[in-house]
Amino acid sequence: MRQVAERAGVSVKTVSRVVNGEPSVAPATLRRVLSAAAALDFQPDPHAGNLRRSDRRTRTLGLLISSVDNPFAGAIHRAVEDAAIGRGFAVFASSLDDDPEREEEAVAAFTRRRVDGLILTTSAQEQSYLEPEVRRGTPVVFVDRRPTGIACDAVVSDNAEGAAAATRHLLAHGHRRLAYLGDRPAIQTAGERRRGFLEALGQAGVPVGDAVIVEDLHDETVARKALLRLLDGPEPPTAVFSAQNLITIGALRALRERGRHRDTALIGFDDVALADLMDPGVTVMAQHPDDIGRIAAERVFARLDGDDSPAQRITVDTTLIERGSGEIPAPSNT
Amino acid sequence: MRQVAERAGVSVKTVSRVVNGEPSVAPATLRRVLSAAAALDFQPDPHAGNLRRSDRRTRTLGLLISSVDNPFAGAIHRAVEDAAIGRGFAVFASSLDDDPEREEEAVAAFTRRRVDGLILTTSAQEQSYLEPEVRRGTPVVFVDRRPTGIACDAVVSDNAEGAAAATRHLLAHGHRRLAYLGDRPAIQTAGERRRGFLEALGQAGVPVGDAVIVEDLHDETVARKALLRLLDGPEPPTAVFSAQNLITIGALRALRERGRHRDTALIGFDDVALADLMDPGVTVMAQHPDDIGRIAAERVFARLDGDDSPAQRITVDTTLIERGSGEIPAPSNT
DNA sequence: GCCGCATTTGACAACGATGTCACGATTCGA
DNA sequence: TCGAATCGTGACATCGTTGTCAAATGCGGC
Repeated sequence: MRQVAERAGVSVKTVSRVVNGEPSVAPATLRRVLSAAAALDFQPDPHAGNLRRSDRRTRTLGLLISSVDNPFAGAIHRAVEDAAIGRGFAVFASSLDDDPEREEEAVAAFTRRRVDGLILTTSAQEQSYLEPEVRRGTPVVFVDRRPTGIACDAVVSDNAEGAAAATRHLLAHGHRRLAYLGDRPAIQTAGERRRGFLEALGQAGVPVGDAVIVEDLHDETVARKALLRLLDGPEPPTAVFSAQNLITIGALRALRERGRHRDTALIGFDDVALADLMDPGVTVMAQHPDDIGRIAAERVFARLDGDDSPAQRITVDTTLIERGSGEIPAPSNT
Repeated sequence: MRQVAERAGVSVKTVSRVVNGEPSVAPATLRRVLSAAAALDFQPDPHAGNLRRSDRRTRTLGLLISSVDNPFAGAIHRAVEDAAIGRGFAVFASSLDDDPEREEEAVAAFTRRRVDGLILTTSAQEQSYLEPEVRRGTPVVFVDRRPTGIACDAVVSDNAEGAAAATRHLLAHGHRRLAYLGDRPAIQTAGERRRGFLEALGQAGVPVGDAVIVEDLHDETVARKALLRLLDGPEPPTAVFSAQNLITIGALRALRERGRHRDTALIGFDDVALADLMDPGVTVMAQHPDDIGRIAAERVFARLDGDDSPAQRITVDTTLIERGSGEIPAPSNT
């Protein structure tokens, strides 16, 4: 900046004025400064500016998700990015792999860089470690999972109701021997989905004993094996509710291996790529990660704009997408 | 920092020493400073430090890809992130949607933020706009597409050879009436894949006239319609080479709609999610985005560590994954 | 011709940190 | 016992920018 000032024969302050588009600069000076800046391809350092400036904003958001290499998280990321760009914000993303330790590290890495806001899918049991940062005034918005031990905005799917609706759908097609394949129950969303499943059974008057509940399935392989075991058992389920993405894929593999994919109903929670090209198409209870991301970004910006209302919890509905596998009727000979 | 210094009864410089782990600090002082820092939950501002520090590094990388919501780009992103974390770097990501204007804006947004390195999938015709940044010493590494008009490292798939190998695979299964479904030929990778396709035909002595080439297919719907037209035509192809992800999906849809998915061979360039669960499984020439991302990150860090050898072009091989659709033989009655 | 006012400009301190250097207090060897 | 080397510490300038305030300039009105 000093070089620009010298080249244009003005003071650094005047250059600063030009760069920031302040009004009281004579047209002739303006031109001189601009051409000098162009000649040196000068780019102002926003960090140095922020140091002195009053608002002290970095125009940067931190996004913490399961993994950037994951369709659900990717959709959230994209929605956040779209909202951020319009405001001149850049987005830092970090993958957590559902590892609470990694979560704290990643948050620290971002707060050190002075992000203006944080959007995160937490996997920690509780998030009081964020307390200092929140007190400092950084807006924090949780996506997909609600916070514990700290009052922050959260944008989540309606997991319980979505799971219940999926279950009712299976019941409506005559199924009684349902299998629920779920993730680790400690994961908040997993717990809620199981609750929805059980509530739907209860409301329909189906004894819980008729259903099989298998949990702790955190990847595709484990899910596949679990369902294979059920299919090979004495009373295989006539319908399967897979409560998560990877579990759905594992279930698909298992059904196919046993050639049961045309007579066993399946509904997955969360949409799966190319589900419509399978045979039969895979019925899912789809979430709306793009809406979740968009709304989360809106909350962050609202907070940055001074909204200091109490922490909100925003629920995004899920949508049943019928593609065939969920509409397979129960065998009539039961 | 001044507050910490006062609380501990030392000078700011001593606090700085503690924070940076410099050796010459008395244990007693160290403790006092640490406890004062903890009490105020002090976090040093890295930007202020960089202002004064000699190396002037922000420990930040900029990644510019087609979209964060895209499996190929997501895998690259993840690989870059994994490499970055180990070095204490954070990653800014930005989606370009193959829009050259957006590309320049996004690059500017990152260079203003003083990223230490850039990794990008360019969609501009040429990248001389990066010249000033490169001169400033920022390492730039291209992924997936080679640069034009500027000398920078590039990590790309072997598009021509991959396409040729895929084509040879189809020819080896007896096909002669091949269809090539490609993206806009202006896109570098698309051009190379077409070249590979044609070369393979030539080497096999198959007259080019036997093949149908349809291009400008930049999304799923257009690709689907294009293939439907071919299938409904007088001499439908017996094998299809779809030169890109979305085109493969469009092709799958078209084949399925006409019930030709069991007798028309298909090989896609670039892997597709759940391709193995289709019926038949989708044979693809898979790229290795994780390798591409990892190598690109390694190049950036090597440059940052002082490697000033000439710009390299690194080619990552593609891998044929046979899943069924590519092994469908040509009808024998031909 | 003088005064007041608006316009344009620059000097200076400050933001939060670190590099340099110098100072006083120890420790050590001769 | 003394000088030299070592250790721990702080004063100060500095990084690149902006906020504050005052100075210089030009203009119109009396």
